[in-house]
Amino acid sequence: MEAAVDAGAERCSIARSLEVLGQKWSLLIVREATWGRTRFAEFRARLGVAPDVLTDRLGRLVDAGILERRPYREDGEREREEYVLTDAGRALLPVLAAMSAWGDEYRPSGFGPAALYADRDSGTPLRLAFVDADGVERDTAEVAVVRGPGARPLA
Amino acid sequence: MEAAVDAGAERCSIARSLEVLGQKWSLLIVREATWGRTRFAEFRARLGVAPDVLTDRLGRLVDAGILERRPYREDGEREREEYVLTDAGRALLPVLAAMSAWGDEYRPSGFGPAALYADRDSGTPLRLAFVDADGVERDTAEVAVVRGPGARPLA
DNA sequence: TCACCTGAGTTGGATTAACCAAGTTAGCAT
DNA sequence: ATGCTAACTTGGTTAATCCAACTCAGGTGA
Repeated sequence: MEAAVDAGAERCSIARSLEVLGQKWSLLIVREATWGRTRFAEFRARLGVAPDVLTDRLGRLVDAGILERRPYREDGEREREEYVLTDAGRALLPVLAAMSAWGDEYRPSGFGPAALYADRDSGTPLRLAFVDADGVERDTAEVAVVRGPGARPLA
Repeated sequence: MEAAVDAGAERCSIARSLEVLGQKWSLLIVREATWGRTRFAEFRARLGVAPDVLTDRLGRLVDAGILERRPYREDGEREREEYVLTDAGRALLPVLAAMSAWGDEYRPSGFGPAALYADRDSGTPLRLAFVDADGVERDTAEVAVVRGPGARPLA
């Protein structure tokens, strides 16, 4: 799986996102990172991912600017590095929220949502929605996909 | 890549979504479907995906209720089947929009966005955002991830 | 000084998935 | 009956993932 796809990545921003996020484990690592996990062993234990694959994915996420290495030291231990989300990584929250909402709706578990999104300060529950330029919500069913400036000229 | 992951799929809705969307090509096939492509040969030509893999992915997307098979007939041809988005498939639009927005922001091409989202009737441009219960937009930077009812009890 | 501990990785070999070119199939047309 | 088309299969190669075992760096305690 070279990166994740060629598929018009030059022009398609979804394909470009998938180049870095589309490989197995990548998005789950980001999900774990949003839960505050930072260390190799934590990712490994939580996800059950093979260590060589984890090494590769963490490296790619760092290269893509989604995670960054930060030195840490537990007392009595030598200095090691952990992985923390960058701004670009935190900007993936809508991707995770969208996946989460879809999974809850169309592939429900018996448990209810494991993660919810809320205002950092007030705790008010938040959800993802399409909004217009004024920030007013629109129903997803009313949304159409249209060609943007970067679309390939019609043949 | 068995499905896409075990990684707590039972409780994590992101993992459950990735079971069906996390394999190579799956999300790109859905993207093509939102652009109105429906046929095996179209997906194949657009994406450059191997035919055996495409067969597998289309089958899984149908099984997951994201696409459905619909018979069609070109005149002078025999009846064949094409693949169209279901409601569950159209409900993936936020996932695509989120990926798209992130890719445009953090992995820009020289071309600008290939796809935009707009009100179906008025053509007003729309974007994805977090909103509160009243449909009022909140800045993504203010959003926190919190444990929901389906979260695993703390150890 | 030196054996020992910890956590982040490597390494080698087996399994599974993706790739590719070539072939198959069903039904309509000539 | 022969050819055509578009949706697939098949067989063999290449690449990615998995897994268990091992390395490595540096700090500890004896």
